[in-house]
Amino acid sequence: MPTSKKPLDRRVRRTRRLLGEALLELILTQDYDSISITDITNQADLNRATFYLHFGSKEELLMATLEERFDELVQEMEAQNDDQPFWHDWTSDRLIFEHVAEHATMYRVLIGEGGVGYVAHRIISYIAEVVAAEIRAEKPTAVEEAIPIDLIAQHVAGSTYALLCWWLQEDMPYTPLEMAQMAQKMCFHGTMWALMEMQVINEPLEIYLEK
Amino acid sequence: MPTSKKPLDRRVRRTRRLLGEALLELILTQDYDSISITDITNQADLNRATFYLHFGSKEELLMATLEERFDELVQEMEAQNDDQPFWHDWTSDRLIFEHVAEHATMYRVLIGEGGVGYVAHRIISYIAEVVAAEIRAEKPTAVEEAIPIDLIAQHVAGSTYALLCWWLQEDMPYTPLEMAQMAQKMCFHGTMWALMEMQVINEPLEIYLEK
DNA sequence: GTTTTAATCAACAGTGTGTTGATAAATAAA
DNA sequence: TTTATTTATCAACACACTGTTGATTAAAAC
Repeated sequence: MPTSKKPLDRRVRRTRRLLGEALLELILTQDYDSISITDITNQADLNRATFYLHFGSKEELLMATLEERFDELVQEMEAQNDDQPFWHDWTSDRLIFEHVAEHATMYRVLIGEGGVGYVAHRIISYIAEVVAAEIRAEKPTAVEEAIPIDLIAQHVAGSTYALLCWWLQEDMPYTPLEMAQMAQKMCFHGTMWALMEMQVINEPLEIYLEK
Repeated sequence: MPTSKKPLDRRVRRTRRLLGEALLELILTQDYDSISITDITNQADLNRATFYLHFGSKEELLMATLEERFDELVQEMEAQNDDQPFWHDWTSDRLIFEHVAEHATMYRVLIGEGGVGYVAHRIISYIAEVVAAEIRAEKPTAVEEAIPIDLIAQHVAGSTYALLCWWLQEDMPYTPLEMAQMAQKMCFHGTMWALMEMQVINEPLEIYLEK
């Protein structure tokens, strides 16, 4: 959800912009972990104390900066008045992937070793490996998948991870079983389709039974 | 994929176990960010230099420790010989959610402010907010969803995030449009089902058209 | 019982931290 | 334009953590 703010003091805007730019520039040249507040303020040509007037940590600055970029992206997405029904419309997704491709170097750093997204990425990849192995073990071999199994596994793993985080943050409002059922339902009917091509959606579910 | 290792020197096993336990204990009592190597080795009653004989950073230790837990979980999952067809079977998912519930305090820290998973979590939540808004705007209001929209949004956001990471790591082997189409396909047929209840899967897709 | 490997200890120089109070400069409000 | 408010600067501070060193002791493997 795009953040809407009141106009701030011009110096504040300038300083925050400079800090954000400095961080993104540094990210391209050195390990994220190794970047210090001192580095950032040096790069931005600002006093180190100034940093603490605006942000409490590197991560806070990074989040604020990323969210600005995201907001721009969302505006682009909203500008697209797609007359297509939304389930035939991949414009939004395409814009996201294009955006990431545009800033690939930066995003790659974020999920790389020492990056802020590294641990989450590793966890998701771990889940994905398990899922991929499961699919390969249980899938009827004759079926040719429309989407590579590794991608399907990432899809499932990402979904699972996000649901887990949501569940934790919301203080576990459902039982594990309920969550498992909902996760399973949401994922399955997507991945099954991906495995078997679209037409089967018109057939009863039981056709999947014969392996 | 569970990691299988050769038997190590007993001292090595003991040290790594102690370090892992120390980190997990500390995580429950203080901000992850604020935990230093010194803290960890103090808690584990080991010399600080010993840490560096095994791990290069806090994150490395954390990942190794988490993966051990995951491996245990996967073993549990494999032990379940489920005769159910896997698309009616939520045992694996349930085990995951139960595992997280069991260690909720720790996992909550990991995705909280200052935690290693914080930024990824925030990014996913940002995407989820956009998705939720989109669904609410475009969904036929008469339809009563089988799964809360917020959960559906998390599902889609997590999937998108994971696919983005995979795509980056694999050096973008598909075009943005191809990725968007696959992401869209995998997600849509899951979330649509979630919105409309299962029986519609037997109907042609076009019934979704009339809003 | 011998050899190999691991943990300990103290010490090191270096770097980054977060905060301080006073000062100067830029901006907003009148 | 003038006045009042807010922001950035600077230097300095005490402190904690880092990552690595070489020599020593202890434990485990063979």
